[in-house]
Amino acid sequence: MINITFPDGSRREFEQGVTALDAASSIGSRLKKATLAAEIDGERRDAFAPIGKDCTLKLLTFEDEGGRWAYRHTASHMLAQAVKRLYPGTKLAIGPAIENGFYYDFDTEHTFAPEDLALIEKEIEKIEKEELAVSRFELPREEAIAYVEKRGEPYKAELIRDLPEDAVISFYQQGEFVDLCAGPHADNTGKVKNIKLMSLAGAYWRGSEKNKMLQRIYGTAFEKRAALDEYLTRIEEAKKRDHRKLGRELGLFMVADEGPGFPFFLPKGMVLKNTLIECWREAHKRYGYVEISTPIILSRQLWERSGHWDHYKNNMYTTVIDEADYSIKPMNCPGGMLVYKAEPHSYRDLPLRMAELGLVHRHELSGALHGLFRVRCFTQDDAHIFMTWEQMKDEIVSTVRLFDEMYSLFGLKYKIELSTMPENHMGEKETWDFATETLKQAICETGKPFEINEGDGAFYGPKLDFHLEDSIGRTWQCGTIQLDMQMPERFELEYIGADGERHRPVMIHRALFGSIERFIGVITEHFAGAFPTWLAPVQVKVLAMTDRNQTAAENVARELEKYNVRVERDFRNEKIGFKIREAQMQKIPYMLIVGDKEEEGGVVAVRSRKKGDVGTMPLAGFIRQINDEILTRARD
RNA sequence: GCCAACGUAGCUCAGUUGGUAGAGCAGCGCAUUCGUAAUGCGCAGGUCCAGGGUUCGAGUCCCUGUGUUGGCUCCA
Repeated sequence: MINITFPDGSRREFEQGVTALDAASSIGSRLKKATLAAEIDGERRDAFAPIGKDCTLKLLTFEDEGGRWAYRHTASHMLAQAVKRLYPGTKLAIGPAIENGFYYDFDTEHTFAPEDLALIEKEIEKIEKEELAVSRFELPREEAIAYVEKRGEPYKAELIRDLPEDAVISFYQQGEFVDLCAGPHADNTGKVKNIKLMSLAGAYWRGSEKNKMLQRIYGTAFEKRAALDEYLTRIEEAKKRDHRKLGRELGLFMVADEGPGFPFFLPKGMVLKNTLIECWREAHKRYGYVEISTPIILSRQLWERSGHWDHYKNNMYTTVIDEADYSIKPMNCPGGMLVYKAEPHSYRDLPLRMAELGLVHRHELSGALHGLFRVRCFTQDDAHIFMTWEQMKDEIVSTVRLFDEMYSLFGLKYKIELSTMPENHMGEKETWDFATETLKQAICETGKPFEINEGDGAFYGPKLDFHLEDSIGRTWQCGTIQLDMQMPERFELEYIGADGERHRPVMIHRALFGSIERFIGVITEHFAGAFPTWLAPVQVKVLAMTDRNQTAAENVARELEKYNVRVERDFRNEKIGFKIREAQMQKIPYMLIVGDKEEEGGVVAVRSRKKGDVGTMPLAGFIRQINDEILTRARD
């Protein structure tokens, strides 16, 4: 017999090997509604897990993450069960719970159409009403393989064959449906409600493009109806702030069929871009950078020397000039190397921080293109820092500080990821280890949390990636700090040390926004198009009440322009409500309304896009106020 | 690149079982001169993504290409 302690402190004796589920449900109604992963001595386990010794036991409820995981995983099994019923002969691949729901991959002759989803949802509802008990059983390896093969599931057989020798091979069954699965699960399909199928997609078996493309159905499920509705509303809200939609509505940028993946910046988008760059230049000046610009087209020999011709050729656009091969640059570094090499350097020059807003072109797969988030032509806010090994750590620390300062300016949250040596790397493992260790130390010094992404570094060195979070919670890799141990070697960079000898510098390759274009996409969604005043393409719209007030309104506009405020005029013969509506939809921070009353009183009526009508004030007062807001780069 | 869906006026979208196109908004004109999110009337606007095919006849059906969207893969 063993003793199990429950969350309320109560204790009971059970036979050895009792399942967590049985143990918990035996103590009555308090836990009856609970589902279904279990926490045994603080460790998350399957609710069907047999318990062999004294322990504390808590069943994770729907509200707990573990329960939600089990809940959605069971929903994914119900989806598979429904599909098997409706389309017999369908082969099952995998169907996990994921962050916002679950999916299941199928291999079937039938091509799913959007209409099918409603049909499948109905069948899932039936399965829920049938209240099928979920049970678990285990089979030895060979039997398990024979079992799934008999059931016509070759993908499952492949999965079992790849499991480690000593793995426990478990199956979960609900009604006629059986699936290879480690669990945990809800104990009854009747408990899993509010399942909604979201979308169809293709997905390669085991994520490799060499394998067959399967059909994936995405869905989500929530314990409470209200939570599902809230989630669906959130998706709708996110759609409203899609930067592609806002980009068109606000006249920021466009992408034409004539140039897939090559964005056009419109006048207002250009103001935004230039303002951003101005801010960037100012910060880099403070952090001791110089700025350069290198050519867009450079010879094949250069790309061979840098290693890009070997490692990156598939993504490079090439051209021929006077019968010689050239490439349009996909990265700025080789050009930067040439600048460094153009003159000799002393240790006194280091660290040398050389920034470049470089326009790069990369041939991205057509299916990967996405507004400004993924394009084929973008401006990298690049910089190369040449330094000694001793200076490396401090340089990284200061770079992380610069990044933090800039991201905070926009109120953006970010995550840092450390990527280590990949398979196709260049250079010695010892150098890699040293560089990776230095990166780790530097980031620890800044006190920022980070995650490690094994084997995801660039071929020339380990890197720190900064992932910014957008409005829907998607993360986008923007900033990056990459140690480059290869370029200085390949280009034979040197500096003369205090000892009078030649030494090889080490290099950091870094980008803060990553891509100006992507960053603009991210902040467009982040602010839902309502940019802070300092960034807004139009900061003030001057509205004349009637034709009589045009001259006075024009004077107001000119006065604002004297102070470099970005002004737009609306002197049209329209009702004031209509003009306000348009300015409001354009998300212009301030509207100044000039009518007879304002003219008489020598004031302007101020309307803020956020607070609405804020009353009248003298123009000079408004200018002082907005100037302060712009200079401090305030967020509203 | 792969899987799927889609492509009709500047934008958002209708367009029945094939019988050569419509609405709202935007634009332009006229009237109106108005007080904090839509004044009224009128006019104009389309190689129905492109190219083939089926048909007496194609926006509608088929094929190919292209672009977009959602994913996969890849990535700033």
